[in-house]
Amino acid sequence: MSKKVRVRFAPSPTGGLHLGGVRTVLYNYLFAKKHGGDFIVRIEDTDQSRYVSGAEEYIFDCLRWCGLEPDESVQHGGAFGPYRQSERKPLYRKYAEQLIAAGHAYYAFDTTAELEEMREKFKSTENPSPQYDHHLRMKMRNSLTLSADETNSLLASNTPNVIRIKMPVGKTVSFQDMIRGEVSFDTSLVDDKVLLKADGMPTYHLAVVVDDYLMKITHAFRGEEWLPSAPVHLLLWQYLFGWEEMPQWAHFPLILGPHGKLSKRDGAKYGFPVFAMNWQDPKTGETTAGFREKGFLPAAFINLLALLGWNDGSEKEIFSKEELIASFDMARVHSGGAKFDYEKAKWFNHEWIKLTSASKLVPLVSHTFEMANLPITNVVLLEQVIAIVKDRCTVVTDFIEQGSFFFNRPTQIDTASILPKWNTEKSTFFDQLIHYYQQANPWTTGELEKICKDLALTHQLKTGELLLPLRIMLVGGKFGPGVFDIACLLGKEETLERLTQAKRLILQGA
RNA sequence: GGCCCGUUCGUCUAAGGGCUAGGACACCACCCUUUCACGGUGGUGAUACGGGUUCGAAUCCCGUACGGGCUACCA
Repeated sequence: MSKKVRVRFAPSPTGGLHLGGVRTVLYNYLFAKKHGGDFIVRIEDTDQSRYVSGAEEYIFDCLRWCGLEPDESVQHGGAFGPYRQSERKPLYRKYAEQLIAAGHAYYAFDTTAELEEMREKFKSTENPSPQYDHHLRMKMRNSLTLSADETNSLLASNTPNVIRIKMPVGKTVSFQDMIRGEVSFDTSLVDDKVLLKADGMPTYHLAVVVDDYLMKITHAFRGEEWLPSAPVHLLLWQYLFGWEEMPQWAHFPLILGPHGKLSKRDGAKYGFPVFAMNWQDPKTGETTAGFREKGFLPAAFINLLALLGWNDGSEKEIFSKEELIASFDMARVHSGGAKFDYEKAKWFNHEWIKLTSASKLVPLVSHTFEMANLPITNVVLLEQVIAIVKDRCTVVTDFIEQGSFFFNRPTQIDTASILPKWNTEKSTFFDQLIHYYQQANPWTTGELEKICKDLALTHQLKTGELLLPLRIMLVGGKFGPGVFDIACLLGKEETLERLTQAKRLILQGA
């Protein structure tokens, strides 16, 4: 029996959670649930200079909205805590020192200024960004170039220092990526990454390996941007815990914007959301739009993300979360980056709105109306309205344009579209229509249609020419579902009231 | 610059040696509907290029080009 599957999503709480992040969560979640495993969220907050208040809370709110609840996390508890790296700080040093003892790492005392100086000094056209690597480490101030006494006295006097990994020269490290197959690197070309910072906090490189080990992570999934630092992690695993303990890796393709890696900048520029939910930067006060507020359904959001880089091999595109869990397969995740297409994203949402029953949509739509300062008291009517307009709503906010006239009389009547073809015949027709509608019984779509069409016949008028004015009188403009459906839902009193008022308005204009 | 990853319609993708290169979004046309949608039918549109391997290549190999990522005491 193999080990229980344990995967983790490890965000740093520095701002909004974007598409790529959510998709990483999703693939982790799907993989875990598919294999009966656990999904862990670990907060990687080792860089206190980038701390953003509220970001951590926000991330969990996003996951909750998406329906991707962790099994273990800061908020959910678990046996492998703490789940915030800043709270695990005392854990890391011993591993770094263990590496030094084994000759795989060393102390470095170079100041920021000295590092900058080095980069300036060795910068050239052929090498625009010099690395702290085996070529240069012997020219720097570290425990490799200093005598043991010098090193010890520097340490004893609390001279600021970091611990760097000593990358071996001329070795090839490789691993099997679940998506890409074998990937290999020449260790000579990788720099001596900092493992433990001067403030005693680990960098990502050390922390990810130590915590994945301590938290018994079996599969480590992350974005492709991490691939270049994989050799560091591989070596760390080998030195600290052994290859056998190492999780299986998969690096997801990037989600691209029109130019490169999708950024919130792209969203602002091209008018589509990039974050899961609205995010307001506490420092600048700037708000970045989220899918939730744009009117996306969580089910649609997850669905469209899942299909951005994965498919089940069939032509099926609409998947519920349960279906995704059942059919997800890491090996079928694409290796190439995917450009985000907002039009297709909207299509997914439209499909999900059509698929979701009116009753299930009531709370969401009701809340949307509330947000727009159009509170709804008649939920029975709301459900009926949703039922007849949802096919023409792409995002939830569309319900406002498509449905608000049921609850509030239109303030504007597009008489301009009626007047050019208005005449006395039509005028008397509508007078009589109002009269017959007064006596209509039952007040049903079918009955209303029959009355109208019969009357048109006796007046020798074409129904087509009457339906548009009728619609405009009821809704204010040229939109909405079937006119008789509208009249039916509006009810007799309201319908007659609108007709009478609109009629008066038309006569004034005529 | 170096390293790594990638490359099928505009976009997301299917086809893991045999083909009329399939589907979806978007777009266009028609039908339905005498609002707009929904729905239906059809259409435009792709294997980056050059070499191999093979009876046969989108599929395997090499090179080139292009795209992307990384190159911090950030993740």
